[in-house]
Amino acid sequence: MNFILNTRIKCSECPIRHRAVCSRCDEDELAELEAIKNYRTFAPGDTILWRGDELQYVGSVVKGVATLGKTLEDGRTQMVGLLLPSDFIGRPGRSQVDFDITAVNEVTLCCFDRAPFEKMLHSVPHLSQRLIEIAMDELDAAREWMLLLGRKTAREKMATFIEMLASRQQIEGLSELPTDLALPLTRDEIANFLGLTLETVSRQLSQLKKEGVLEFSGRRQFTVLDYAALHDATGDDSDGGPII
Amino acid sequence: MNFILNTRIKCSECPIRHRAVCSRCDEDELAELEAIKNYRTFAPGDTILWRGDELQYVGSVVKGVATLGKTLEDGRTQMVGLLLPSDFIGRPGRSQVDFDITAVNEVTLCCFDRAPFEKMLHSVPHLSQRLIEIAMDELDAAREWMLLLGRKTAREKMATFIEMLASRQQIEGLSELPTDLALPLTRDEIANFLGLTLETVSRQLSQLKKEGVLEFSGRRQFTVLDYAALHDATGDDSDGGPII
DNA sequence: CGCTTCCTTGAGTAAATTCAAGACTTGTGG
DNA sequence: CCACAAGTCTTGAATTTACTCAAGGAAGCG
Repeated sequence: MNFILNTRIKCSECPIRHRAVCSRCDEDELAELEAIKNYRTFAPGDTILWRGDELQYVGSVVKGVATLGKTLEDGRTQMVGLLLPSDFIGRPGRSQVDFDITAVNEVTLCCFDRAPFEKMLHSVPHLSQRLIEIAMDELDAAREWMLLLGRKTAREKMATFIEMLASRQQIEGLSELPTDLALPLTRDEIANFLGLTLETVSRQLSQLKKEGVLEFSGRRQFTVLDYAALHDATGDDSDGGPII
Repeated sequence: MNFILNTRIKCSECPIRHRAVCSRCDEDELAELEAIKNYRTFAPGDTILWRGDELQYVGSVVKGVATLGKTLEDGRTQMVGLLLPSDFIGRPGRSQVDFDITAVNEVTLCCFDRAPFEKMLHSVPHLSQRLIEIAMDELDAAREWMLLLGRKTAREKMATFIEMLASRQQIEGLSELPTDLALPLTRDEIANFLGLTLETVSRQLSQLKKEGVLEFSGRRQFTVLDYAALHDATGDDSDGGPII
């Protein structure tokens, strides 16, 4: 169940102001966007969009985590994207999406009606330039993920995932990686992300714990004791940048 | 060894005129592009760009096939993209690529110097609009490929690959799928594409041959005898669209 | 407290990989 | 024209990895 909120955060005070599709827009352009925007919220587990649904709006994740998932005929599923705050939903020039979008947490979207947004995309270069960047970033992330899915072992997949989590939860502008981390997903969802089964994910986490690389303070809360060992386990080059 | 050609096909007579990044441009805009373009050719096996290379130009594939490849520390590789005529190389706003680009065939590129192209991207909406579409199409293809790499069996991967080949070699505008097909890649390259080993690729092809789904007239030339059986082997929905 | 959901661990199995040997193709030089 | 070499491909046997099936434990919530 989702509903449209009446509260309208002013764009200038929006938490994703500097990273979302609108980040390059000036005052006038923001005002124009403000006129066509709506907030929508979704409860944990809700499907935000089903594959093939008519796309009424496009928008940005303001709060929460959502996943993009694909399904085979017999029910096997693969997560093909993770949407975090400032990530963009929707595809100008196409009215459907080819995957299911599901809320993991409580998710808040900042939505723009599709037709007026596409019109603005044609007239406002600041918008289209930023959208190109966003799409290219996602493409880089998807390709990095293809390497993981196609060639990495279960251990390497798990280590890469944790390293990615760490760099995502890193405080903006800080060079230090965080030591205390939260797993935003269940074992089953992680498995879905990594192209593994939940049992394999559990075994790999236990192994990293046994080796003293990680320490768990709860099932979804842990500490990275040895970042060097973690990186060694990823299979990436020593200079390899963070993923997604 | 690559070299710059002096021959300049006029944009209006270019074979990829209607699909490349310039496809929306009008006469004036084409003239502007024409002024900053160059053709480059590469021999089979040549590396067009190494990971981390400074990107002097962006451009489109005019002729031939190239691959995007990523490598792990110990040498395992995964192909993360296939570039066919009209596909775009390069990333506005970034001066490096994060993968190796290799020519499979003899490849001809239509290259634009990076700085003036990026300037045009800001001033010519027809260019940025088309680039958004291209990036989004590639993103869809990458996500379809993630499903394949993460969840499909060797047999399903092989069948999906052949089905993709067929739809790619389909004559424009014709509804019939071609029966005679050419494999543009070696077994090793296919394995690299599908996240398998070359032996597994060979075994799967032999199996499909034994079942009467395919018939080989040479090692790289074959006929699809049974498209329905081929599709059943892909694991996709019956209505599932073609990939890439 | 009892239910459900999530997670862990073990044992057996299946799939694809690795290792190995040999066959077919293609091109080159004698 | 044939011999040979290099590259490519096929097939078999043994091995490894992750999966499936199964049972039980821990955490969260009414």
